[in-house]
Amino acid sequence: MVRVRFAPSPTGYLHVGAARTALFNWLFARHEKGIFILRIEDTDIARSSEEMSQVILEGLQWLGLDWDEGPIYQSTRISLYQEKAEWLLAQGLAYECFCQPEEIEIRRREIESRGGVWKYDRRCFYLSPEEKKKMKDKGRKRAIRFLVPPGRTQFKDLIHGLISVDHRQIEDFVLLRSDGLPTYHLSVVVDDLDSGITHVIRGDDHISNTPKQILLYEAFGARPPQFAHLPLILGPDRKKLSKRHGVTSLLHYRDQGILPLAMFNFLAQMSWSPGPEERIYSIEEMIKNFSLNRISKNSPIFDLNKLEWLNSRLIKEMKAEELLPWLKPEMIKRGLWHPSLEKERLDWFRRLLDLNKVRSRNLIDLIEALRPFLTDDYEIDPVGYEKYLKNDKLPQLLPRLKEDLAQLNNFEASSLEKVLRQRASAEGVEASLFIHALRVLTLGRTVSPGIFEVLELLGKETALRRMDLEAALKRLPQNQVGSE
RNA sequence: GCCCCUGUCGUCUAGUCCGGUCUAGGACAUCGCCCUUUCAAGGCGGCAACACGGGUUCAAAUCCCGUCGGGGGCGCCA
Repeated sequence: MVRVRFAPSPTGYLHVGAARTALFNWLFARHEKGIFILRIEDTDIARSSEEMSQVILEGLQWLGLDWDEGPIYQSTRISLYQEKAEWLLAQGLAYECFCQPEEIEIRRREIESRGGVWKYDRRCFYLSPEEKKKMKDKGRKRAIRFLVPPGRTQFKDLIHGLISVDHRQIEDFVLLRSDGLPTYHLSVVVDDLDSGITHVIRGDDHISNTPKQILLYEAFGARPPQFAHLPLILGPDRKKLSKRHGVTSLLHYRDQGILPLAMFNFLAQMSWSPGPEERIYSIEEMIKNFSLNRISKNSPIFDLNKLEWLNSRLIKEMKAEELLPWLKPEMIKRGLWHPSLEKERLDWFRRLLDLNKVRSRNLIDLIEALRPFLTDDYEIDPVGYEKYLKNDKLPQLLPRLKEDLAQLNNFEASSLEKVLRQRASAEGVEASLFIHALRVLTLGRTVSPGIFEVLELLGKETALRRMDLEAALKRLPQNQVGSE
């Protein structure tokens, strides 16, 4: 039975790179019908917080990654790690170290200034019992270091193949800090062993940690799990994706109107391709097609544009009914929601959505495109005003068109178009003069679905009322009015 | 500096394991055209890559060696 885990440390928000690691673990578990475990690595108490843990859970839930066991909090298991460290000490596989970090730092600098390569010098390993006692009597706190044996560690990475490291490259790393708290290497091995983890799937940045951890498994007399190291997501400058490249928080993208399925596809399609077509794949398809050995070794570059394209494509494919639950909370927040939209006005709303969704890259854009249809509280784009409403003929011709439209009994797109074009040709002007002016007047924007559909959806009363150049002036953004 | 990983269009990738079907396919982006009342969408088309150098072979993007480039790690962080 496959057992995998996602083990974030709650020292910040959920990073998109971490989310991708979680996602691949989850896909693998679901594909193999195994168990996905969530573990919170909060042994660095100073930097961890319960609040951050919650944010991580929220992010996973948003993406649709559910866990079968946990969350296991490492902070509740400290005594177990201490026991294990003591056991290694008793077995002679680890030793006490009384060096202070500052002392080590001085020695390190000295060696490096002479062009050498620093590695912990194993000084405390050679301490006699008397010397150790003296240290303790002086009140020196001890850490426990692992005694790295000579040799070479090899392992077969499921993505990279054979990886081999000489132990001379590995220093006697600390297992238990002088304050009694475990380090990452200890707690991760103890917990993975305890949880029966069969596959460790994590970022490439852990490759160099793996031999240390394998050594620990061996010290405990256990067989190490299989390892799969995922290529790291890079920024546009090809450096590990971080804050300086822009926003890396997963939930930020939710707030920007990205749908979780689009994000899921985007993350999954970095270093992996679910199938031959470029499209949104369903979760089920991805679970079915998932395979670790089809993951690429290359580090992908985070491409926001691709994410938005996937999102726009998903929005376009979704039915109005499917979109509605995602739109509603944000619309409520913006005061654009009304219960009738999912009841008596549902058909109308559906048409409105169908016309607008095709030109939206995210939910927020879509909602803002809906605004002038839902409220009179909208502004007129000053650029559109300058470009389309300042025509000299408009003050004279617009009332005539308005009069024509007022005569219409069926305020429908086809009739509206006919009437407008007739008036334009009667006045000897291009129909586009009216079209552009009406778009800016009725919606405040220069971009929209076809104007005749827009007018129909707006309804006769609203559409005619907005055909007013004087009133339009008042809709310009405040700071623009004064500068005229 | 040392160690490890990695190298196909600007980007994500297919192909690499099991050499020939690859004059290297798709998609995003970009450019042009069509459609058109705007913007999208859609349709059509263009630009654009096997890092380089040696081998092996009848044949190499695919196998081997080297060079160069990129990344990551070298904490009493995780």
